[in-house]
Amino acid sequence: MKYWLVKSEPSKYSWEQFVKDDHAVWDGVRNYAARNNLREMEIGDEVLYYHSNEGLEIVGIAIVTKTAYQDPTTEDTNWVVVELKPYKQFPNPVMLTTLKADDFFHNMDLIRLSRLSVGKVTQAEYERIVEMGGLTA
DNA sequence: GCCAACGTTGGC
DNA sequence: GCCAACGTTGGC
Repeated sequence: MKYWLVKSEPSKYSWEQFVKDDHAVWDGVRNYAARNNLREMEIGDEVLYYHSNEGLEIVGIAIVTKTAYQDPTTEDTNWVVVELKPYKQFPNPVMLTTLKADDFFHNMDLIRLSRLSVGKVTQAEYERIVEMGGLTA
């Protein structure tokens, strides 16, 4: 089992909309590092869902339901999508400022590579964030 | 709205 | 293959 984090701007695709849809094709990734992470995802992996630009907090957890395949929104075979499904919502969303203030997270992709839209999360980071969010891992 | 960080493009 | 120019992302 691996752990990940995806970013979405709430004005484009919010967690609330994701929950309403109960499923999402994660398309539009056009960055090689992010793409490589998508390719490594396996069914059942847990994915933190982060609101960028507005909110700036991790709001919930998604589950990978389908591994990488060609992005249907482009002909370019460099790009792939995965499919995600909402899993749990955090009672207490974990704010970026909180993570930044804590040395424990200094090496996290989200902090170190602020522009990366699909990042890795270590198991230790994941468990700590889930706990901070008010859920038990 | 600004700007820093980073990725990509294209000239040489 | 280097590097300057440019575009985009995303925090502030």
